[in-house]
Amino acid sequence: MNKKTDLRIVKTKKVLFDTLIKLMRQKNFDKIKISDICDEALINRSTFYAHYEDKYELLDDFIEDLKMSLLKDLEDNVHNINTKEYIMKLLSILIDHIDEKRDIYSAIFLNNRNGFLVDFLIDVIERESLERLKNNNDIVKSELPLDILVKFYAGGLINVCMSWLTRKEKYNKEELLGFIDKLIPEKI
Amino acid sequence: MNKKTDLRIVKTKKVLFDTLIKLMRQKNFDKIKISDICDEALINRSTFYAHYEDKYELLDDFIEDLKMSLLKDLEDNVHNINTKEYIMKLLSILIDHIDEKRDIYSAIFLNNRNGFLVDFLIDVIERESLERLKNNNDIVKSELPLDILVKFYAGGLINVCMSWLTRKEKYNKEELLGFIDKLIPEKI
DNA sequence: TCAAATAACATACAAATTGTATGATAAATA
DNA sequence: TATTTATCATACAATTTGTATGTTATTTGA
Repeated sequence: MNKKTDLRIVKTKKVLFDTLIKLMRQKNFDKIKISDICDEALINRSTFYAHYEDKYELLDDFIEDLKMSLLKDLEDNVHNINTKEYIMKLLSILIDHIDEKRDIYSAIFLNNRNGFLVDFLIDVIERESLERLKNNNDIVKSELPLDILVKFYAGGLINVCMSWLTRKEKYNKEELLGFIDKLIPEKI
Repeated sequence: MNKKTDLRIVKTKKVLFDTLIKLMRQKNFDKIKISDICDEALINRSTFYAHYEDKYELLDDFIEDLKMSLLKDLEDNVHNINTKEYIMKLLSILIDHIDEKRDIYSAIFLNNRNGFLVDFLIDVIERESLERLKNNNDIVKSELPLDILVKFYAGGLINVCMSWLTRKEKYNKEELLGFIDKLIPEKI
C-alpha cells in the first residue's frame, strides 16, 4: 500500500487547481503567469516550484485528476451490451459529469485547449470501452476500423457537448440527449 | 482598391510563418520563444515587434491566412445539391487541402491546438455551406438544429482527418473517404 | 502527546526573456 | 531618382522565471 500523501500537499495542490481554473475563466492560459497563480492562491512561489516545473505541468496534473474522476463516474455504471444503448448510457453519464464540473470544462474549452478534451475523451473511451466494443457484433460487422470509429464519435460528441456547455440556456440535458440519439445510428 | 502591401512586409511575414511552423514541428508552441523565432528566421527582433505584439498574434495571423487559403480551395468547387454528396465533395477537397499542407496541419494538431482546427473548420463550413444547407430539405426534415449538426460532423471529421494525417501510412485517401462515406448517413 | 520529518514560507538574487526606444541603413514605391 | 518606410543594430529598462537558503509551522507516526 502506498504511503498516504501529506495533507499539506493535498491542500496546496487543490488550491492551485482551483485557482488555475478560476484564472482560466478570466483570461487565456497563455497569459497566466506563475506569479498570478501564486498570488491568487496565497501560495508562496517557491512552494509552487517545489511541486511543478511550470504551469503546463500543473495543467497536466490537473487534467490527469479530472480524467480519473470521470473514469470513476463511468465505472460500474455502464453495462449494456447493445452498442447504441451503450453509447447513450455512456454519454448520459458523461454529460452529467461535465455538467457537474461545468466551470472546469468550459474553462478548458474556452482556452482553446480543445485538443486536451478530445484526447481526454478518446483516452477515456478507449480505456472504458475498447475491450467491450472489440467483441461487439455491430462493430465487427461495420467494416470500419475501430480507431476511426472512436475518433469520429469522440470528436463529434465532445464538440457538441462543449458547445452545449458554453451556451446551456439553449437546450436542456434531455433535448441534448435526444439530438445525440438522432445522430448515432441504431447499427453502427 | 487597396494599396498593395510593401514587398518587404510580405517577405517578413512569410519567413516568420514558415519558421513558426518549422519550430512547432520541433517543440511545443508553449516553449517557443520570440527570440527563437527571430533567430531562426534571421529577422531582427525589433522587426518582429513592429508587426506583432506577441507570438500568439503571429499564430492567429497565420491561422487566418490558412483559413483563407482553404476557403479559396472550396470556392467554385462544391456545387452539389444533395446533402451527402455535398459533404463528401467538400470533404474530398478538404482532405486534399490538408494533405497538401500536411506539415502545417500536423504541426498545429500535434501542439494540442486542436481547438483552433475545430473552430477553423466550423467557421469554414459555416461560411461555405450554412446558407446552402439552411434551405436543404434533408436537413430541414431532420429536426436537428443546424448548429448541433455542424458541430457534430465538424468535430468528428476534423478528428478523423487529423488522426489520419499524423499516421498516414495506415490508409490512403480513398480508403479514408470510404470510411467517412460509411460514417455519414444517406439522409441526415 | 511529543519528537522527527518535511512542507510551506520569507527573502534574496541571478538569469532569461520581453518590451521599448533611437538612429542608421537598405529596399521598395511612385 | 527622390521619397518613403521597413529592417537592422544596439542598448537598456522591466518583467518574469528559476534557484538557493535558512526559518517557521504543520503533519505524521511512534
